[in-house]
Amino acid sequence: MTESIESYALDEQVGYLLRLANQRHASIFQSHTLDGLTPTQFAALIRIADLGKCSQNRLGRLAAMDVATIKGVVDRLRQKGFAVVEPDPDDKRRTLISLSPEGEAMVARMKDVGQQITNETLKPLTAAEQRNLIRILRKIS
Amino acid sequence: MTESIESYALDEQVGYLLRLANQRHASIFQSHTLDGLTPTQFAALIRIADLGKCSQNRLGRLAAMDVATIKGVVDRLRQKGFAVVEPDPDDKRRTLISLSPEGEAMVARMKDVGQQITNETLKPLTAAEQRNLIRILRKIS
DNA sequence: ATTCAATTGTTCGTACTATAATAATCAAAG
DNA sequence: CTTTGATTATTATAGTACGAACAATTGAAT
Repeated sequence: MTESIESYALDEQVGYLLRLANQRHASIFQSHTLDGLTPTQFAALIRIADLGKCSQNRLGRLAAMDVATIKGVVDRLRQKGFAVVEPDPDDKRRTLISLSPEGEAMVARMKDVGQQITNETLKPLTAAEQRNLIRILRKIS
Repeated sequence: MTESIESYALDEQVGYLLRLANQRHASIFQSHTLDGLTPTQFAALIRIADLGKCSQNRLGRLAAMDVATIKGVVDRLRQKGFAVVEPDPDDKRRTLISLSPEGEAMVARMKDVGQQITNETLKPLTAAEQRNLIRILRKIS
């Protein structure tokens, strides 16, 4: 009863643990991916595939990325030849983003790899724990 | 049975959900902290308080930060007046890091705030889910 | 038709993250 | 005592992330 006031267990704080879990996942991701595609770029790519042609800001919102962040991500996807950019004829403010054929091929390949990455990340857990983690993370996201 | 091949639910992948959870936590952290202290800086500060005077690389290892990352973090903590840096007389390669009096005061204040941040981050969860999340995150970290 | 508010995309500044390369130092083994 | 191998810290490069400020454009209200 004398140590409770001063004690603060960093290793049991959600924030710290989320950072560690992210680190581990990023490292697993990197060991599986080709063309140096990052988790963020992959998420954006999947979203474009699901949404079809859409504006940059809308893509950012639906991929949970800041306007400044999505700009950089789209730039790199374009640079790597996975995304195509064109002005919206109906709204001069907008830039329309879509997948190139190489982007489509990459998405097809990455869906399998993505599943492997998820499996490897969750491997230390039982099946019940895996379901639980996903469910709980969705509640605090 | 026709859609299983092409479907890939980004919103159910651990990696994506971990990124979102991190975003939410960082935003909560930022709304509680003073002096612009970041979650990473806070973690480093707590570790220094627990370890006492120690080398920069050792601090980085125990706070789960890359050598390049911990350097930047220590630089900023020093700049803000929370950390003190001195050469190790016994090993000319090493730089010893310790807390300044202001750093000690900040740690004392932040332990309370840290608990509030954790509580708010976990608020959408039941008590059982909170315990579960921490336990599961520790298994995959 | 003009003003006003909102949206879109860009840029800047700051911070975190990791890898790779480098230089200085240390410890241990020959 | 010198070579070898490991450790420590620094730097460069690249990517993610966000807030803030900005200009251009749009749509709606007056």
